[in-house]
Amino acid sequence: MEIEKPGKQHLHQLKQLCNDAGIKLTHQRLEIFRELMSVSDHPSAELIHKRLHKRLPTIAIDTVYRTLTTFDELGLVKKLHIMNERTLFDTNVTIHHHFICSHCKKVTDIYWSDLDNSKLPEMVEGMGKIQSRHLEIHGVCNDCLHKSEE
Amino acid sequence: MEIEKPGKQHLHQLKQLCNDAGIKLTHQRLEIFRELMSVSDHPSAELIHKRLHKRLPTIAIDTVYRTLTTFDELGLVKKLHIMNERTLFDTNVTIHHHFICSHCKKVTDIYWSDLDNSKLPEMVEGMGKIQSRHLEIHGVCNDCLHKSEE
DNA sequence: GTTAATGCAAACGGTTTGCAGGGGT
DNA sequence: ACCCCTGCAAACCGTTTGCATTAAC
Repeated sequence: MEIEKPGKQHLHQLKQLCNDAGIKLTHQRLEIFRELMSVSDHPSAELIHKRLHKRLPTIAIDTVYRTLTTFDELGLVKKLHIMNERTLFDTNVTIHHHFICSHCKKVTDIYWSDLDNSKLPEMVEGMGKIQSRHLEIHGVCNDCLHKSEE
Repeated sequence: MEIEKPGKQHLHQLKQLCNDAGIKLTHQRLEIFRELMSVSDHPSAELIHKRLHKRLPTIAIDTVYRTLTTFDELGLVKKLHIMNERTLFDTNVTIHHHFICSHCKKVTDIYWSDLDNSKLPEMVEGMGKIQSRHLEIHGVCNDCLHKSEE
């Protein structure tokens, strides 16, 4: 079953966003945006760079980092800092959680509105002003389970 | 209200643990263990090193890293990889979650057994073999809220 | 005495930064 | 034409590793 990914942005929206934010719509930003919107996983900056390099042989890794940080600030992507791994970028900016395979490190989106809406324990409510909650489920994904059976 | 930290280990238990694991009980390991057990927060390797340096001026940062990794493998501490921050070590190895202040980065333990025991959505159960779940609550802690009021 | 652990220094990998030159507005 | 953005290179920072020395068993 394919999960419909909410919040997909389209190319013409980028121009609007850049205009509103007062930043330039450069060739690189456009291509990084296109690349982001075409992937369904949680790519690293390095992976984005590697893929783009085929089309844009001169693009530099630091431009990718800078652009992804810009996009993060614009709310186009969300930086993910999972476990010991490198920073990943999530193009899904709606509320959701993550299943992380401890074997192949694949990250899968999880929707659990009951958790999002459930009342936090008193103790937590009293700790301060809550902004967000994020659940990480760790386990071994089906792919890896089947591979280890072979 | 002070939360009683479960799983506090005592010095004589370390000797036992090292024996069982077949590793040597060195001066450095003992001191790092003592330091860990004396703190109530989530220290980084660098902080542990800085504090120990007063007592043991020759201790090296890489020894601290190596020892903490060893302790992690022994189950004495748990490595925490939160947000963009450096690796932290949690001396509380019982099931719990974390509140992270987005301002001062302080990490506070949370107990929420309802979450630990609640049934995961079907979708998640079908993703693979679940090993653990960890909730991060992000927000601004009371200390920082009060400071910003001043 | 044997072996593993330490300290030192250098490498590592992902990410960030200073700068001069190039491209978007 | 102006200034932002890019590419290049080098710095950065937390962490890891190779190696000779030291200390636990």
